[in-house]
Formats: sequence, structure tokens, C-alpha cells
Amino acid sequence: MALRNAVLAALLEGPASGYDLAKIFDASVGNFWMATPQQLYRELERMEADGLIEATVVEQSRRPNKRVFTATAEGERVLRAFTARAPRPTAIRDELMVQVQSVDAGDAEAVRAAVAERVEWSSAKLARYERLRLRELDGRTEEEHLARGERVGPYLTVRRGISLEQENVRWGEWVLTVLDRRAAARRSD
Amino acid sequence: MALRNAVLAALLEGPASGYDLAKIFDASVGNFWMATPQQLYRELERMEADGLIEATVVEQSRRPNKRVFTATAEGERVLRAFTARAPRPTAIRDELMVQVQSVDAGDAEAVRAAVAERVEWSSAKLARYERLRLRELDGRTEEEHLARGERVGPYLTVRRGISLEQENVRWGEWVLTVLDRRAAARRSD
DNA sequence: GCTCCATAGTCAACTTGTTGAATAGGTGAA
DNA sequence: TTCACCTATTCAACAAGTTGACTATGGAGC
Repeated sequence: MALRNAVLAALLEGPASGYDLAKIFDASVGNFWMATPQQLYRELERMEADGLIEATVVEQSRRPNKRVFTATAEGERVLRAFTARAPRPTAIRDELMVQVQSVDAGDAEAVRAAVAERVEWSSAKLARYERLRLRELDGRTEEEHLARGERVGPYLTVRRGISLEQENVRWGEWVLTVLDRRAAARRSD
Repeated sequence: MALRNAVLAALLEGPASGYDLAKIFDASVGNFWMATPQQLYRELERMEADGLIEATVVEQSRRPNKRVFTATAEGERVLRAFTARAPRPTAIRDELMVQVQSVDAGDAEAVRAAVAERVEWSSAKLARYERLRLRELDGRTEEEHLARGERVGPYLTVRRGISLEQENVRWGEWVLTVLDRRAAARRSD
């Protein structure tokens, strides 16, 4: 019952099919709300049944037809009501951190590799977010957009995504140097 | 089946009861792995059945008895195997971000209040993490601890918690100024 | 011609997570 | 002394998330 708010928020960008939403969640909304395609398809059905969204079948040549969803007035009302309630605390689940926490009792080399992998991944995310940010600005300066833009929400969240991934990269690189130094020290014992 | 790894990681600090673990998850491990007490109690039962942990009943005067859990050799093996596998990507669910994303279509004042609340909360977390960091150092310098300390995992993760909450505070304060400027602009229209 | 990838979904089984209440004694403050 | 809060755990019902397979078509590259 909480995923639906994220879906309604995503639909503010315009109508989208389940498949589109899966891509949107993968690329941007997923930074603060994870959802698999299956979760989305199921939730979309329920939301339609509850009258929060409406579907239009778009027939495509050369491609399967798709059902494009739009928020109804009721959907907009529900989203508005959601923004007026106190949000729940953030729920995170990060296996990499569990591995780092246990690095001393675990396989230090494998953990090192996992951290390096995450640094790569975060760098890639960072680059995509930066492109997204520029698209959001659409030629204007940040000042201008924030002062007079119609929709600043997506800009505010992409900015947070950027600072989060920057911190991930910085932290990850620091961890790599720490682990490398310890590995070198163990070898020279 | 993933919570158990976080529990085993937490038990590296020493034996703990379900209640203790609930507090540990609330205070430190919860920064990267959320779990409610109910989840913990249920998982502890399963882990005991699977031979990953063992319980000793500690009788207490003036307090209910408690079952204190310790990782078995098998539990340690399982944790080690876990650190050697590729971690899953981070799963996040943050309602505040969904609210910020929808701020233009929602209740901007309520969202502002929620962001301010989160800044307060993150500042408090930050102070607690800083204390935790100093406890982890135990009088040594960071250099010394990282080079020669026996267990650096918890230090590495608390450092990440600190940088994460610092970013949260910085970002939140920036969002507040942006929202305030826009509110002022709307009033003077 | 074959295989892989992208589009656009659906279904079912299973595992996790969430919520609320129940139990029960002890501690501290007004 | 009453009330709220802390310790310590259990139970049950329900909601949400995960995994893997299955259907279909089109386009690109080898």
C-alpha cells in the first residue's frame, strides 16, 4: 500500500505503461524506492481496481500493445494526502555493508572485490544522474529552475541521489585503501 | 534468509539476546539493515533450529530471564561463505523522498515540515554515530586502529553511516531553503 | 539461419516484512 | 499510588516482496 505512492509520484512525469514504469524505477525513482517489474504490474492492477489510475490500450505496430496508465483525480487526491502525512523512517537493506561489517571474520579479498564493484556501480549511477540533472534543468541555471521552475521535486531528489553516490564512491575508495594496507601488512608479517 | 547474515554479523560483537539485538539493530546495524524485534525473534528461532546459533538461558533477578545467543562454528562458516558471495544491490524505501519528488503536486508545507524533521533526526543519528566511532577507536588514532586493530569492520561501517547522515543533513537544509524561497515568491505574487 | 536482446506483459509459489496485541514483573517520577 | 516506560518474549493475521518460468513479436549482428 506504499508502493502506490511511489507509482503515483512517477506518473507525475506523464502517462506510462508497466514496462515504462519498470524502467523509470530502475533509472531514477529506484534511487529511493526499489520495485521489481512484477511488483509494479501487480500494484498497477490493484490501483486500477481502486480507481487511482486509468489504462488506455495503445496499439503498436511491430511491438506488443501496451496499457498506458494515467492518474485519475482520485489518484491525485491520494498522492496529495500522502504528502501531508508523516513519512515512515527510511528502510534500507544493504548486503555489502553487512559484508564490510564482517570483513574481519570473513573473506577479506572477496569483500574488497565487492566494494570495488560497488564503487564502479556508483560511478556509473553518478554519471547517469548527472545527465538526468542536466535534462531536468533543460538549459536553465539551477538558480533559475529552483526559483521559477514548475516542478522542482525531481530536481531535488536527483541532487540527493548524486550526493549519495558521491559519498558511496568516496567511502568505497577509502575502504579499498584501508583493506589494501592491512593485506600488505599481513603479508609482511 | 538474508536477515540471518546481518544477525551473525551483529553477534560478532559478542553474545546477545533477542532484545539486545533489537537494540543493536536500532542503534548501529540498522543503518544498513532494518529489522523489527518480531523479525529478529522469528529469525533467531529458525537460526537456532538450523544450528547457526546456540542459546543459553540467563536467569536474572528483578528482570525476566533472557536467552542469550552465540554463533556456532557452523554459524561462523555460514557468515564466511556469505562474505564470499556477490552482495545484492542495495534495497531502499524512503517515503520522504517520494514526498519530495511529489512536492509540486502535494502539500508543500507538510513536505517542508517532514524534511525539517528528517534533518533533526539525522543530526541526532550523527551525534550517536560519532560517539560510536570514538568508542570503536577506544583511545587510538584512526591511523593506528585501521592499521593494527583486530576488527575494523564496525569502524568502516560507522564511518559510512556518518558520511551518509552528514549528506542527509546538508541536502535537507538545502531543500528547506529552496522550498522557503519558493513559498516566499508565491506569497509576493 | 541462429541467437541474443528489447518490448510488453502474466502466473504461481514461496519467503519476508508489518501490525497489533498479550504476558509479566520492575523502575522511576509526580 | 498510579501511570508510564523498560526489560524480554511470543502469537497470529495479513500485506508485501522475491524468484523463476512462460508467452509473443521484432530487430540487430554473426
